[in-house]
Amino acid sequence: MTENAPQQPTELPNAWNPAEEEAGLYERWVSAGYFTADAESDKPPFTIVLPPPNVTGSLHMGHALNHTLMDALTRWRRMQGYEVLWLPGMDHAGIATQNVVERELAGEGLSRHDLGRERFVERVWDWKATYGGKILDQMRRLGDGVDWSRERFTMDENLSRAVRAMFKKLYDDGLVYRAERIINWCPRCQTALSDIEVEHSDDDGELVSIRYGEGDTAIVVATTRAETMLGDTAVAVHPGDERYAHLIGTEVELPLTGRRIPVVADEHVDPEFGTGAVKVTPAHDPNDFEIGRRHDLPMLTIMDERAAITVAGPFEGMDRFEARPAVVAALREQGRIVAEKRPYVHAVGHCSRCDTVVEPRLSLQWWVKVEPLARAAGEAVRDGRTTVHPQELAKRYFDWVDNMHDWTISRQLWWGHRIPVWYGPDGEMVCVGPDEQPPAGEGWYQDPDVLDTWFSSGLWPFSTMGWPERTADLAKFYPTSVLSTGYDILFFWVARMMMLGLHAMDGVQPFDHIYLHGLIRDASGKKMSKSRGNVIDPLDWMDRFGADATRFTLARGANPGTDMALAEEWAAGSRNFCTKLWNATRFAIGNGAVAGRQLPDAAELTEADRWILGRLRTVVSEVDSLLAEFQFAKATNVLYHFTWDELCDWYLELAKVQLTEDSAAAENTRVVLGQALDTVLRLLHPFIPFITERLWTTLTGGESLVVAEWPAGALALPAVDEVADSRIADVQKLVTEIRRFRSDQGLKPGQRVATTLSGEGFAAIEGHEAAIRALARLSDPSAAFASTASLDVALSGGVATVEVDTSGTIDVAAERKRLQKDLAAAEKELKQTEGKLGNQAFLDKAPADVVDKIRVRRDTAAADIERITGRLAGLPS
RNA sequence: GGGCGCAUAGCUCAGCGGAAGAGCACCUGCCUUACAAGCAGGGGGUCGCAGGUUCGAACCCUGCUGCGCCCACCA
Repeated sequence: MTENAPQQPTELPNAWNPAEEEAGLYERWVSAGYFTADAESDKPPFTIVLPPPNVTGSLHMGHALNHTLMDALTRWRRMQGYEVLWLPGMDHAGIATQNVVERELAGEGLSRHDLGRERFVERVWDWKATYGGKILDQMRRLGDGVDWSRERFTMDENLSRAVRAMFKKLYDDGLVYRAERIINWCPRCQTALSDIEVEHSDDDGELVSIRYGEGDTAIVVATTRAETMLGDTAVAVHPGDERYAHLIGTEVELPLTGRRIPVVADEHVDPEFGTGAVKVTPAHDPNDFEIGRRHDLPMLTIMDERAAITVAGPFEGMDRFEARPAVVAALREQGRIVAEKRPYVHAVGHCSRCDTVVEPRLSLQWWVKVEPLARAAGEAVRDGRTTVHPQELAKRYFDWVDNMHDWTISRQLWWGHRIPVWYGPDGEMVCVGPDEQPPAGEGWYQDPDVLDTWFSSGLWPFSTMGWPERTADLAKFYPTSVLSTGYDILFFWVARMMMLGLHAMDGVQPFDHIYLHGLIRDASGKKMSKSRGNVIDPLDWMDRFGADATRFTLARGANPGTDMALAEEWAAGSRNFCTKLWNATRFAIGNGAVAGRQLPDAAELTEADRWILGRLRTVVSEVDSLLAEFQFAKATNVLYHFTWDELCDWYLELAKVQLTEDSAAAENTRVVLGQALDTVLRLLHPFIPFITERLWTTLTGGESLVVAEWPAGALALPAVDEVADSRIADVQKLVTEIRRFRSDQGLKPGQRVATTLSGEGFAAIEGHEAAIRALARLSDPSAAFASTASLDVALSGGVATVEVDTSGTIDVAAERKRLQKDLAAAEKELKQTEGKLGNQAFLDKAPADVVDKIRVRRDTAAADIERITGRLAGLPS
């Protein structure tokens, strides 16, 4: 070896150690202020508000995924020259947090009522100070480039002001109102729930048929909730149902109660279902409530807030599920059960927080009148002010906003934003804005309820920027650029932000793009859950594989709107990729690669140089357009394969040869190598920020990749050189074919084999002979070959012929097998292509370029057959 | 009860009108002077089933089957 031989790397440790380096790198970024946005900047803004995790939450894979994607977007845009604001914060998570603290209290034998409202709320704040926000520290480990100087909490004073201002605005606009209606009530949480906080599941129930009345006027109804009959105030039948026509307007006796209730006619009743007669419990069933309203029926509440029976008598105080069989038994005793109970599967609502069966309950609550808000929210997407990615999910969004019912926003909780309405002694009602004094004096009191958590998080894109004040942040950073979140909270949160944002901000949409990612599943596609025991903890992955590998794995799986299966092997693969990048850079630095140097003129570069630089240029534009479409999986896939398959497997190997050539060529190679790695590190930085930062600062001596320019602007890459591309493709094909031949022949990879190269195809790439010989491990022929095996490879310039001195070691059987396989493939190809070309209809209708391609394929196949046949005939028997 | 989506290599998924792809797993040979967390080579798929449109279908249409998801105030 000469003095020009590649040298050992010196400047980087042998291996990347994430555990040792990540935290330090992150703190350096933060203290340098790279993530702090400047509202006075002249740069175009790029804004993302972080979906605020619950204060009770800790980082799970879903967060890790979403954070990785947002971090990639913000880092990419920052490098492109945008003024980036990524605003972090947390949600106070009303019911969830209150439940956690109540559970803690229960451990001390206390309930929130023992403490009283004020002390309980203090206790929640204490809890937050001690345990809350664990997730924020975990975000640092992931590398989230958020602006910590703008961290927010939905219960902050400023955000609370925004909540009061929004409520007041809606109140004044007639879009919030107070009304007594049937709501979903959770008897365990003891609060009202909105429709989306209720999850329906098919539960087993029993349908019993009960006879009301006697003799001629008897009428049979069926129910799965027998206990509610205590609150019946009518029986309804269809107006056209002849079976019951004579009963309409009469009264029947309601068993067990001594009450008589009317039979009413209502269109709602389906005469085909059951007996065609329905018991009507207006205070405990939404349908019945409507019937009750239409017929002016009394609304009889028979359960308290814990769902215990309040009707005086034998059932009083019983829980609804105790009362159910008790009522049936009592009815049976009276001979009222006409058909035995039978199993019946029906949809039952459950509290999404605690899974308790929801009890429909007549109750006085605050509501948002959603129709005008939802219409605006639909409009903004329909007219393209906001676009949804992937587009298919926009349909779901429309289904929702077009059919939304009014939104119950009051919650009978203590932890949250209290409704800013005061009631006076004479029934007055005053909504108090953030800058107004509540009415004082005897008999005035504030509404005890708090607002649904999603009300305050619905203001997140602008409340965090200082609304209702007209702040510099709002002016600069609103509307936000992208909202990234899982499709599962499209309705909970996204639709609400759209409605409230458009209303508060005079029709300006809260975000330009909504990106919806899929849910994380385990390796076999099952939902991760604690009970299944298949949960993967992102912190565990970060400990074992590093934050970069964890992020890269998530990004590689992120196809828009599609769920992602995760397994440990994927993370290991990403870790391996990081190692590959590390070693490649170490090699380059060790061999004197220099970054940032002016590239020599294209004419002075080798074809390999021009090829890799051209490829780099293509990769930059591919990554740019894929990221613009939120195609994270495809963007990372492009980078993965480019880095590994092209840069490392081919260019680095070709560069090794160039580095041993004369000093001018070697020097050029160092520049190109430096340029290539510099570029690829920049491209990878949004996804794997830590390792790229470490490598890039060492390679280039630059300050930080976080604030480095994106390659498209920073680095001059020459135009794609098609001749160089085609020649390098030939080199690759020839080398691969020779390797295949060697492998078939059982030649050891390290064993140099004397070989001559010739032929028209080879002549066109003769300049690459040294590289071909190095990569295929060939040596020059020293003397006449004792025996030879030959190989023909079809290249763009014709056939290249390889004569290998096998010194008698050629394995004739293996060679015959290989040739026969090739022959079969060529014959199949010939048959296929000739079939097509013999088809007149095809020739008439197919585009010319397609036909030409097939002609070439046919000719190549024919030539191959001839050549291979000759080789086979020439083999010793 | 409505609506949507998916069925492609052993697994997880790309491809969505003109020669079946990737990662992991598997087989063979290698510690070849960046990397064994690696290198080189290889096997493996009538693209769920049945029809249709087309010169040509994994890709478009229809039906079927099997999964999954969302929405839902029929007792």
